[in-house]
Amino acid sequence: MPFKKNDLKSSLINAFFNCDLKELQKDYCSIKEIKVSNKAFICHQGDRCSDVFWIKSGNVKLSHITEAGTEMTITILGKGSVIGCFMNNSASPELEETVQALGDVSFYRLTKSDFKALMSQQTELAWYVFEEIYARKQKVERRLRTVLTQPVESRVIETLLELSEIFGIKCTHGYALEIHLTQQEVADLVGASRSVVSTILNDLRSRKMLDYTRDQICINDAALMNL
Amino acid sequence: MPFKKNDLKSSLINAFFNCDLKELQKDYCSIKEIKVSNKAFICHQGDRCSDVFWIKSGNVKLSHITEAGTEMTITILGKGSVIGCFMNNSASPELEETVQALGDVSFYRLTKSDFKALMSQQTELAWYVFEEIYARKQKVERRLRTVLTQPVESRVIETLLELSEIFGIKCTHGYALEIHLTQQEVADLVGASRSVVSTILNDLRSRKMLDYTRDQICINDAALMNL
DNA sequence: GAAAAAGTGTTATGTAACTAACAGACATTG
DNA sequence: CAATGTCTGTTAGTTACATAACACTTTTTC
Repeated sequence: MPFKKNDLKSSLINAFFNCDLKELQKDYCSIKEIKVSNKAFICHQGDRCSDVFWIKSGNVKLSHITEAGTEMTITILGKGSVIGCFMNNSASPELEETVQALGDVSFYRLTKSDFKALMSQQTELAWYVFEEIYARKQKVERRLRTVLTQPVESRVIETLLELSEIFGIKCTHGYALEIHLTQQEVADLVGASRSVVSTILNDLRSRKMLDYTRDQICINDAALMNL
Repeated sequence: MPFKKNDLKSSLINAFFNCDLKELQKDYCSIKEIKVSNKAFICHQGDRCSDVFWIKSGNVKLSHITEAGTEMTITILGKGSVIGCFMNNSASPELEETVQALGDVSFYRLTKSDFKALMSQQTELAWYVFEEIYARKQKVERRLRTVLTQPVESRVIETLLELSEIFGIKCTHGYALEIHLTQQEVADLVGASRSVVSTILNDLRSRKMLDYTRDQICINDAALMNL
């Protein structure tokens, strides 16, 4: 029976997303719900946009193209995540990353000032948002640490385990990832070259830590957990 | 005449730190001001502590010791920064990093619940805190990007320029850093080995991009800016 | 269903950066 | 002021990983 680990989420944010949008629009007129499907771009790096995007359902990929032209995936975000440019210092709010839908995504879009007003009126919700951003910060810091100290193999394993938290559905030997990923995409997530990731995946497969075909990865989480 | 770039700060946070502590204690009884001097530890990685630390003045260094025993510096924080463990999910709030004073530091310490109450009552302040955390998240992401794409030399330069924003005092050829840093400490900040940093610093010195003695670094920011 | 495109597996080669080591400069202690 | 400890500069050896390249398989396109 398929069961996703993160089906349990703060009931607070569920309550917010379940409340009537029309009611919200009375106080925050810019708010609207937008639905997009797989691979659609929600916003692009470099866009001058001060709106706030708030994921209601589904998952998105945050990525960044470096000057050298290489794409790097920063993270994958899901329900409750807030995306936007909140720096008030610079006059030009320029997005630092591209946001792309992974599967069907529904999100709220509203102006920064409406968002700010909402935050100041719904303080419990504001606290949720604060915790969410803080958790993301911690996650990036953890990632930075592993990039600086762990070899690619460990990072691949860590990445797969993280993916299983989001996309994993229980199967016979562990979790099957409910998302199609090419080796290049895995490499972008890990921050490594495709060829090395390919060899590592093969090696892990031969060691029965995981299995995969061109369209699905199935990981043996128990085996991967103990390195 | 010495002039620090970041003397200008949000007046909001100044107003908060200037208001009478006794008044604050009426509503948030756990809040207290603590003053420590150079190198004092404010908290340690692994501490089970759910209090919030809020820098009132001075700068602190956030660092983390990896399992391998190598210290890595995550970032340097200054006035207005909030430190604590905000994850509500895990029952055990364990700090992921060590916080150490760089020079004299004064900070507020309060319980998480008092902090939360304060945030919900002073929404403008809450927004400031939100922006501050978001900015930190963006900064870590930027750092992750440079670690994955830039060679050590660029990262050294970037780090020095960032340090000049915090500790730089204008001098004849650029900025003198008002902080004592050993090469090892610079290396920890950059995320590289000391020997490589040493050679790079020497090289930059010979190219007149900077100068240093054992107790001070003076950088030619104009020259460094254009790579 | 032939041709083009996309993805995978593997290897050969190059290199940036790490580790380790040591000598010299400077600083701190008894 | 020896003696010990800390910091710097440099080197030699090692290595993990990137790049590039290619053959092969699968998928998409027209």
